[in-house]
Amino acid sequence: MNVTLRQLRVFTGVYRTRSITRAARELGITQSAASLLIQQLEAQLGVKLFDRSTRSVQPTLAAGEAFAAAERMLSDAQGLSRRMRDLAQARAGRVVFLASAGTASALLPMVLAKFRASHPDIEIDMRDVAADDLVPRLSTTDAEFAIGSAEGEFADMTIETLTSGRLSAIGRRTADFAARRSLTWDELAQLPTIAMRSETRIRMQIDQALSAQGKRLDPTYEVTLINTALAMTAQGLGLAILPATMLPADQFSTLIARPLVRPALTRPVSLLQRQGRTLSPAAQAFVATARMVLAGRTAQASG
Amino acid sequence: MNVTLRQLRVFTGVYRTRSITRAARELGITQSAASLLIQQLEAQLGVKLFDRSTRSVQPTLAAGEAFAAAERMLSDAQGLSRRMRDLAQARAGRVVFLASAGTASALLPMVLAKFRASHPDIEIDMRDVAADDLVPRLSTTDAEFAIGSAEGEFADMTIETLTSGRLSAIGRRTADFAARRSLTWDELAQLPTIAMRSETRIRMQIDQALSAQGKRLDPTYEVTLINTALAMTAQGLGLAILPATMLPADQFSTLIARPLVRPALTRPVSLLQRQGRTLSPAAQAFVATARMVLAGRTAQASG
DNA sequence: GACATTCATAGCAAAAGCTCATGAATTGAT
DNA sequence: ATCAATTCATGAGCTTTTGCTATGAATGTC
Repeated sequence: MNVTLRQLRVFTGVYRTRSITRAARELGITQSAASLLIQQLEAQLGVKLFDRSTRSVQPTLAAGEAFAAAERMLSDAQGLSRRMRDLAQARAGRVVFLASAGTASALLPMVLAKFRASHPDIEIDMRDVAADDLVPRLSTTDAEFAIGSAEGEFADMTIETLTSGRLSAIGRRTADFAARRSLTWDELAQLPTIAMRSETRIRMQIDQALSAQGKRLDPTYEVTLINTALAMTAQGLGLAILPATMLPADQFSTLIARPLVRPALTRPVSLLQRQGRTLSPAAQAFVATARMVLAGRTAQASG
Repeated sequence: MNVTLRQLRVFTGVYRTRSITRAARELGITQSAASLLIQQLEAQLGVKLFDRSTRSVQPTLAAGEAFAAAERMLSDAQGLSRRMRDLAQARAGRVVFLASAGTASALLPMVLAKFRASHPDIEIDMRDVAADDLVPRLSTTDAEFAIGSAEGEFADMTIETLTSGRLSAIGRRTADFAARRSLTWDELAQLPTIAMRSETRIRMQIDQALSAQGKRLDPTYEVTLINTALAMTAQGLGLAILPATMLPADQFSTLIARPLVRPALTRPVSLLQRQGRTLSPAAQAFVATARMVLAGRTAQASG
């Protein structure tokens, strides 16, 4: 057999109180059990730890040394328990995840804000990544999950759609524009438009879908960052061609989105997880927040 | 129940090997036992530690954190065991003891030398103390035992005589002196003598014994340190009046001791221990060495 | 000298731990 | 595609450990 923490607990108790009886009481066991545990410990260490008579319990020199080590181990044990409990309750920890660039800039800030409010001590490591890299990176890095637009099936991956936004024209709330329920892609040809560069995923999806119908988007401006497009739109330079989800209502209160139809295109925002891997409690909490916030957002956008 | 080292041992094994089966083999238990222990640990910490399928055992993030703590505790446990074993075998440790000034300077150096040869890693803390302080200091300080001349009975003290020396005249090995078997105290009156100061214990014993017989020692020189007396004797300044045991043969090869008689006085060198207190293994080893060396010395002095 | 306190030990009951046997899932080979 | 092999989980049964109660021995107190 080997030394046990139980023995050490009794040992430190006896060392401190100089009494087996008192230590036993502290630990909620009987004196005889404590006595036995001390004897076991002595036997296992091969050292006399206490000079005991019926009247006194004097620690030996060896006990003094052992005490320090024992205390350390016990406090480590307690620290471990506490730390794990904190992790379990998502009161501590770290969430490492991937986000596609668009999601990271437009959608996740509000999730982050909400999450930080409810879980102030959790460290967040959001890594923004090109949409194409989402899946490969998730398999190889230590990120626990990924949020972004990924479609299709992937081996060893779970995909769950958190929200999806219809491809929309985003413009200033003018009487004209606000009156529209939707716009067709064809109508856009007449108007100044701001779209994402053709290297971006959003744009590729648009171009593919349109060309399948023999159509083509000919934007007035092409930009890389979603925020740039929105800022330009707010300045009245044109309509931004983006999923409705990408419009942060709180940041651009003057802008509204109107779905584009013929064809109607939707762009999902998905949660990717590695199959068979449990998320850390902190990550679970974060994902829950994301689901909540984004679900709310879908309702908003559609209403 | 609480976390046990047993669980942690299995845990670290599984963490390292990424396999319950392999870890179980390493620890010499069955796979099912290991599986159970991991489940227990998870339950107690409230955290999932491994994502297990029949094919793989992947540590979670929490496991990574727990691993560090677990390893530390286990290595502490091992360190504790090893350290205690070393202490038990007197391969490590520290001996704290008291020695009366005379013993410390004349008798113990050779004990120390011998002990150091056989137990090189044991630290020695010898505290020299006035003979009167021997007993009071032993009760109050952390010294484990004391060596010196103490006579009588003391509460809670064990006294064991290690050796005893007859009060002798110590002088240079001249033909005259060497021829003598002994000297009487009366004869000393005619000769130049070097004695300890009257505050010292040795001197007090002498004065007391002689005055009981209506005699009196009238030394030519009085000194405080035994070594001084011997050095003076070696210079031919007179005969040193000391217990024969106080003559270190190796240091003063020119000197010899001849017992004083009428009355013949002996001065014990004793080992004092606190009753009911176990000596540390290191101290036991030291005491054993002292017994051996000093017993040998008695034989030498008497032969 | 009676009393109270404290540690040790023995007997017994309860709990925990381990092994064996078996089942389910998954991988790799034929 | 089926079969064999590997791996983890689970349940039954046995062994060991643990803890409690009761009692004894020693020691200090009034």
